[in-house]
Amino acid sequence: MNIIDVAKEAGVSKTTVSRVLSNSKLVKPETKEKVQEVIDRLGFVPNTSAQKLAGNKNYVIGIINGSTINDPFYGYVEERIALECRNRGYGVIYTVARDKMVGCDREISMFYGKIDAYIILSDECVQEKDVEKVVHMRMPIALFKSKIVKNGALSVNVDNEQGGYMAAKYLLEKGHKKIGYMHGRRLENFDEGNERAAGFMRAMQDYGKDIAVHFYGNRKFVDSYHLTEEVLSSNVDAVFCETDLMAYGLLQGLAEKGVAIPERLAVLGFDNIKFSNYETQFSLSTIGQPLEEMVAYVVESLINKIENDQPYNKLKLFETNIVAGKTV
Amino acid sequence: MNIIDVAKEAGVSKTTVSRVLSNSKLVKPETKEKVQEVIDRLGFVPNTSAQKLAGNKNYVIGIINGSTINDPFYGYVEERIALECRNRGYGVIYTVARDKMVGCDREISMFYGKIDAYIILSDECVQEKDVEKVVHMRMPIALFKSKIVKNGALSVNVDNEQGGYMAAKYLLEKGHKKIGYMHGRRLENFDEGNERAAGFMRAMQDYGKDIAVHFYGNRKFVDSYHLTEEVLSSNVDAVFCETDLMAYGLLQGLAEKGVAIPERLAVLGFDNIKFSNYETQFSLSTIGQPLEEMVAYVVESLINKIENDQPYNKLKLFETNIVAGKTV
DNA sequence: CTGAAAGCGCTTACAG
DNA sequence: CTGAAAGCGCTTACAG
Repeated sequence: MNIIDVAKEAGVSKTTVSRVLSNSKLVKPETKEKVQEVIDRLGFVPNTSAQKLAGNKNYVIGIINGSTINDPFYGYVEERIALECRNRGYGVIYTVARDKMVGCDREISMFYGKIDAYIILSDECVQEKDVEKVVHMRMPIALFKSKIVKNGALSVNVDNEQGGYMAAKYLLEKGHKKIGYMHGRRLENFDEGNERAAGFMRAMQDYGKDIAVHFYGNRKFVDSYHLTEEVLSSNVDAVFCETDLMAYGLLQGLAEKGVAIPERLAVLGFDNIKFSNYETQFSLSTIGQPLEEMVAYVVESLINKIENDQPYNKLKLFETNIVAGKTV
Repeated sequence: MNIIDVAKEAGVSKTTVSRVLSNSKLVKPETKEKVQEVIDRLGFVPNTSAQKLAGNKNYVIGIINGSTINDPFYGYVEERIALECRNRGYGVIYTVARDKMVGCDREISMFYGKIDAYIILSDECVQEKDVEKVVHMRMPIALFKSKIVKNGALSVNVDNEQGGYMAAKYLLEKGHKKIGYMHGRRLENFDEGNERAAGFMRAMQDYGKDIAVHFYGNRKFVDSYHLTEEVLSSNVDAVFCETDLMAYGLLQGLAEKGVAIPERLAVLGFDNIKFSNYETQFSLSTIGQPLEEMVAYVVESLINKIENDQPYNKLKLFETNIVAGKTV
């Protein structure tokens, strides 16, 4: 069934049916009502492919997720994006990048023609050539938390270096002396972590201090959990973890050993995620990112581009903030 | 840029370009090579909307998720669907149902024309009228773990009643005497749980026993966590929880109180999910569902329908199995 | 307010 | 092996 069937049944032209579909005011109320009745009666659903091909907008934004589908951080980001889009009359479709090593070329192609703009989450799956391709296709694209910055694309990120600085400063001002640093990298690289580390070091230097001990996790809950012994025996009085997930792993280990937090050991994270019930259990002190603002900025920029061809920024950095919990 | 630009640049017709795109053998190798070179050089990406409109298949399956995006159970199911689809040359796009109360009408419409088949996960967002609509649109549709069974749709589910029976039998044969039952329903209905309960009761009757105490959680981790005291003071020696998530909440509470498991209290779950690090921490005994098989069945059935118009079943039930962990 | 016509970017019989 | 032509189901200037 197509728009012509509806037109015939309603005794109007397909132009009129199309107008009813798009809620145009160029239709007499009675006509509109009659056509709508036929649409409902026949259960007509317009073909989005045809609409997209004929018109310009589809009111759909496509999200390519580089991390796993169950990542708590990006899961929250996705929810926020969906929310912002809905508020503006846009739908959202997702896909997960299949083979991160080769970028997300396949996913970009799969989406082309189905959506009005791309959002690519994280750095895990996107390569420069992918971004160039989308720009070349003249499609709006936003990179969320990627280190790639390119003409024609909007990159939105948090100032990790500044966040790292903030973390060290906070621990120092709370009077901690022997400060440990838990890195996320080990098996794989972790650029965001490296930036956080750079800021952390800079603050330590500004205060004439040094990192007491370096620990190396792997950005997984269990890996930092298994570092509990190592941390305890090192005798540091505070640990900064490059991600909350690592902080929770460590906290879990410390809790099982009955360690007093933050008296015996303070733990500071980075991300401000909700993770299972952990966030209620521990009330982690952490470096927060204004995710809601960041997401709102991305969605607004893309829609302005889609609807008014208004250019967006090349790079927008957001500042972090201290989330004072009970672990520092 | 479109297929005509490519055709001109390569000095062939657009028919030939189209053939190269679809890897047709009706193209002389040299021609093919020449065209491919132009495609690569110009960075041409075919418009999926136009392809879908002109041809028939898009090699994309759309998934509508009724649960939250971070649900561990459906997250795993989605991953498996993506995997199976890829193995067969299909891509996958997701969307999350926005307003569960009204079904997923909007999401169905958004996907129409973009995909070759629908998969709807869980019962939370789908209503009979939604399924009827898709059937009426003559699109293949599979319902994964929904109670809805309708002509034209494939429903794949696990035999919850039989699983409940299996659960009770297992606890009884392990010698437990005072058996508690933790229901998932409280604030909202939970059909799957009710089926599990029916099977559980049937087994108890067959063995001439009765449920000692009923507990009422709410299918959330924290809710069963808060029931810990109540369970302990009731003096049951085993508890069956309608979902693993509830079982983990209870286990977390029991662990914090240092309760010996399964000696003092046995805990049996249902679902066999991976949940954060809990599954490594506790090694839960549970009733498993053959998810991999179920997913493979769904994907295969849909693709057979898409490609060969081969009809699929109306309902396919899978049997559960005991996953012997260390908590019973 | 309404409709005939052109066009969006492809694919696929059909003819060669 | 190659291409001209029709058609997929819509939308939107244009003319009335």
